[in-house]
Amino acid sequence: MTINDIAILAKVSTGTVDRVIHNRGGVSKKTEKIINNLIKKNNFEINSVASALAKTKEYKIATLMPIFDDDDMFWESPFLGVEKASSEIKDFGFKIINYSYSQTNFKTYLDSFNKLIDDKPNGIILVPAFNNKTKEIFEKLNKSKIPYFFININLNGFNNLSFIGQHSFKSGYLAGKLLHTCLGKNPQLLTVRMASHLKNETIVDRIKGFDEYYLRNQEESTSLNIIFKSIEDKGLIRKKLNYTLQSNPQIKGVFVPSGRVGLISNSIDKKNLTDLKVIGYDTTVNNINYLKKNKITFLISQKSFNQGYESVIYMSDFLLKNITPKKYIYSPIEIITKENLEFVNYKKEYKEFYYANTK
Amino acid sequence: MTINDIAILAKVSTGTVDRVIHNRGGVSKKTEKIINNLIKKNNFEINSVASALAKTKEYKIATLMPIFDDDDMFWESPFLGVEKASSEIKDFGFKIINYSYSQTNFKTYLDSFNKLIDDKPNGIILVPAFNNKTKEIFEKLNKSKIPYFFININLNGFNNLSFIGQHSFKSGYLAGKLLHTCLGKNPQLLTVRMASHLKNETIVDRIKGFDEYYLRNQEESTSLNIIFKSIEDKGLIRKKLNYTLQSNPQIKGVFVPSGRVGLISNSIDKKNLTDLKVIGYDTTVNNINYLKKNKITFLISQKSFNQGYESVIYMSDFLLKNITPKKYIYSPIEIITKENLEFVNYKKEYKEFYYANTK
DNA sequence: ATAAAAAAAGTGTGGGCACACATTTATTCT
DNA sequence: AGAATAAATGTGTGCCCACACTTTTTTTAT
Repeated sequence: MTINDIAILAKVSTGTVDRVIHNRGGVSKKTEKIINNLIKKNNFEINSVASALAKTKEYKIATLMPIFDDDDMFWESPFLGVEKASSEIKDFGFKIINYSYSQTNFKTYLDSFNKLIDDKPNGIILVPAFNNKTKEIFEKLNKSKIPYFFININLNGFNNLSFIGQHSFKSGYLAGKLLHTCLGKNPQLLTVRMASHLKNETIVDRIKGFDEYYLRNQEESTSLNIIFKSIEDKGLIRKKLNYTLQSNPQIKGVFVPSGRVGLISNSIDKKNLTDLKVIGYDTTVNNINYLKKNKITFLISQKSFNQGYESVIYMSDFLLKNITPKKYIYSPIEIITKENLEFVNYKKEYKEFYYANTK
Repeated sequence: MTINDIAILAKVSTGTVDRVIHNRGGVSKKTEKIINNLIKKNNFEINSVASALAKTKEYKIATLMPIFDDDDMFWESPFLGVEKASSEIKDFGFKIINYSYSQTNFKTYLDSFNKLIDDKPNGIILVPAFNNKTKEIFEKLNKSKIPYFFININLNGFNNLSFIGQHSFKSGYLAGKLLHTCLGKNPQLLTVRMASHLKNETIVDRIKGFDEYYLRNQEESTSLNIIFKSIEDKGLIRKKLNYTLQSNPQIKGVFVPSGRVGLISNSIDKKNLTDLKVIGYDTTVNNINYLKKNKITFLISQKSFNQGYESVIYMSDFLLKNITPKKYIYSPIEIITKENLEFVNYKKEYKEFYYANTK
């Protein structure tokens, strides 16, 4: 079944069928009905391949994400997801342009954003930052009516088409459940944070979820909190952690609501670590290392590769097929242990990606 | 960069470039080198869309999987994965033909297999069964040199191109770890099986993995085994289970190495279930139900939807782009709890699938 | 009733590649 | 050297659809 087949059946030209299919107008109601009926009856579907080839319009999708470097490779993963999607839809008339910024340097954010806008992309995918200042910047976007997604980090009060990322509250809730399941009744817990996390919405939500679990399910639980001002002074971290654990030997569970869990678990001396269940976030190289060494019990992962990949695919579907995505597209909350680590694709995806492109 | 661009640069016709790209032969070494260099230098890649459109050849991929019905919907999931992949690659010249069989009726297996062969497919994807009798049937396949994948269930000693499924041993090992983590030292365990599982390789491997974990990591552990002859007599199951648990109150962990975990956990009386950690397999409707009711602690899932989906994609890549997949493609070993259940896509995938097709 | 305007329908090219067929160039044989 | 053969290269059509442009038909105005 091709457009031509339908045209013949309807006794019209392919141009008319094309008009009906794409709602271009200029077709009498009578023939439109005839054609639509024939399409249904023969369950004709447009040949997406031929359609893509014939399309003249080019779509630009711009991404803006934090840079990654040796110190923090986290953002490589969504970037690789974007790249994979990019190579898949390239031949369908999409061009993906990537920009980056430093999460600690507002100027880089602003500059990249402005450059991005100059490109006049048809859609934007971004990891937002600098909540307070972001709003005014985004006025431009709202005026230009360019559709945009937030990925990984969500901000409220924006006109973003979708948020693609983890449900932070529920991932914290799960962390609470896991520790509870492992520690039994009346657990004594320690939560470790960085000062910079105090206004980080993602991390605040994780903690809320974690606390909520114990509020709802546990008659009694004792919880200590440590907040480190900076990650620089590793000696101080080690000292304080071990002192706390030694003076509170009843503590059996440690919750680190961020990707810094590797640093924390590695700062705990062996004798204090015995019998301790440690749970944290993200399958970074560092964390995986300590997971393998039994210094971390559970890692919670959010498939950030997929966040990058899916955001591009959803955007292309929106632009090309007019499929509006859900406002919230939640990533899996994966539980990673030493034993299932090798199967969770944290590496595989990279390989597949490179493979697909070198071939 | 198009084929034509390369042809102009190389001062040859597009036909010659085409020959080089597809190794059709009949090109002098000199010009071949020139063209290959130009391809590299300009990193030319074939336009997959135009290529697909121009291809005249049709590829047939046949699948053979167990049927699903109200009693056991497990096999719907990989089937839906196949369907999704099918709709995605349809326009690239692929036709997917699905056959099914009953796992308890050899004749249906044989009949479907023969019908399948008559179709002369270019590739086959199948869930094998009836190990002992399968070998001779497969002589046909080996002679015909049609490439085939095993999915979900693996048999050794065959010429299958790949196996796509879970590493059963390691999933059992993980189950051991999870119970150990929850129960602490010297756990008392109960393993519940069905007689029909005694020669089921998947389940045997899970148990091996489970036992191996305790052999390797645990100084002491006590383990009881129950094997039910049939799942028919629910009363007997209930009676025996509760009797065992009551007379062995030190048992704190129950391992069910199959998808029947819902049946088992539901057969345990409330008073015996308290403080019991129950772990089993597969996110079937039934199991999810009991997971939500806290009757199951952990479910281990194998993303069977993806097994179906990926098998078709891998096969199409093999046929079309000559990309040989790895011999073993392991599915994730996912840990599902009540808390992350809603994010693991066990439902979402269905919706997405239907959505994509009704649109 | 006729011209002008609007609506409806028809036509043709191009998009990049695959592949069969045609043509040119190089090699071998006598 | 010339014919026969083999090797190398060139040519053109079709795949199906999008979209701009053209033509025909219908409607409206005078």
